[in-house]
Amino acid sequence: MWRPPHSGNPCFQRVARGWPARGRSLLQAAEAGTYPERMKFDLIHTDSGSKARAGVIHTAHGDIPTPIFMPVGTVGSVKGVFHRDLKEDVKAKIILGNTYHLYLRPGTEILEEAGGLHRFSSWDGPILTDSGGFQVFSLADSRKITEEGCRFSSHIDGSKHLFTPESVMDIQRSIGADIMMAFDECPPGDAPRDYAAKSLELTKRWLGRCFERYAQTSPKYGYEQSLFPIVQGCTYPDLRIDSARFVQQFDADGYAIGGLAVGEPAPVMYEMIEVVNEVLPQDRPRYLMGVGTPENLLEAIARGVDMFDCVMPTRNGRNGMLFTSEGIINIRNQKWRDDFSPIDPDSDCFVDLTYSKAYLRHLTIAGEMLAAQISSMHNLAFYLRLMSQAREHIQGGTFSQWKQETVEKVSRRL
RNA sequence: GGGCGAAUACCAGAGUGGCCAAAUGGGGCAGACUGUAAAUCUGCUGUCUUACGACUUCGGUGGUUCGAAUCCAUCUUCGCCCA
Repeated sequence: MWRPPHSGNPCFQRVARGWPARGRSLLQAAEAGTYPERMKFDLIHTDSGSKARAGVIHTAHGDIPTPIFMPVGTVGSVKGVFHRDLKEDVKAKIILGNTYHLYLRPGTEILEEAGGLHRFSSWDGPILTDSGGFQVFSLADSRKITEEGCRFSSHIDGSKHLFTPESVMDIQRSIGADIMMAFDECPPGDAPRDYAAKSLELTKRWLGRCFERYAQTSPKYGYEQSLFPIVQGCTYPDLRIDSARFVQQFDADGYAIGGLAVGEPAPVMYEMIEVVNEVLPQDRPRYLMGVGTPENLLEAIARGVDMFDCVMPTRNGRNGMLFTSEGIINIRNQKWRDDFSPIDPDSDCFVDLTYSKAYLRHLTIAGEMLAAQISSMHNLAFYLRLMSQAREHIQGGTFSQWKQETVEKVSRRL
């Protein structure tokens, strides 16, 4: 007898059980005695030879070992990778969504009707949503920033919209992210000092409004949501320190460092991380937004960063760039044509155990979508493995030595 | 046997006296990508290692012309039509 193949999707259960379309309010949860607990960070070990840390973030949707890499799933999908594979092979613990993109499509109405992004997408692990601050930066052609917020035109249909700190909080409530990000302005890497300072002041005022709205509103789906502020200040150490001091006044569950890897040299980025992490609380996770290469990740971990996200493993993977334990591969290059060895011999990920470089090259050259899937999955698995190895070495007291060797190995071009 | 048409770079295919080393597409080769408007974008693709430049090319040969991928003659090959 035929059975519905999607019985695992909580959305379908909702229909069967007659879930309220808007989900449960926090008040209802409190009445039911299931008032959600606040996200918690356990710092397990700090490396003696560096600032590297190993810990665990406890969320309503599961525990996240740190350091961690978070695959980017902008519109509710990590491009080309099934959730099943993300969990079982990539071993992803938390994924990203994007407020700007999800707001434009499918829109908060649908997300609320579905019972939040977890149910809608059938991902039952933790989710972090970026606030759209980066889009304000990257879609700069079609927006205008004011004190109130940011007016912008949709990249999809040109329609006009307004994002404010308040509306961005509301949208992230509707999405139901475990971790919501403050609405910030992300200035370009080469921003002059006066612009950077002005922008930072605006971001600070916006942060106050974010927390105000955060306090005034409740989660919609019965579990607590955290709000992370974002440190800005471009490449000016004093602005970064000022920003870090400002954000740490808020009793947040974690703190993010934004506005880096936007064109400045890597050593400058590392210096900013060092400066900021001097100020940020030790007992909360630190999230370096949008970074980066495997080398960037290890250097940032050494400077006390716990969380990362980046499109690099997926986007560059789709475009034929593979990160492996032996170095960086452009799989389109002719030299892989008859190389029938595994993509990465050190990996136990399904795609690495199954496909050869030569076959993946063939698929990539042929424009087959399977190539993008294999490459994305491989790269993500590599990133997550790199993080769990870093964690082991932090706990084992061998991090610095291992980091040095590994950076050298994984950064070279094959 | 006769008639007509066509031959251009790896492939397809523009160009029909100088602005042509030769459009465009494909293929090939290489590069870029860091809180995703990206299964995308860029460059190169006759030879001389690079370039100002030089050299050799548009089926073969010979010619016309200051100058030919382009005009003429002839040969070769292919396609179509008539016997």
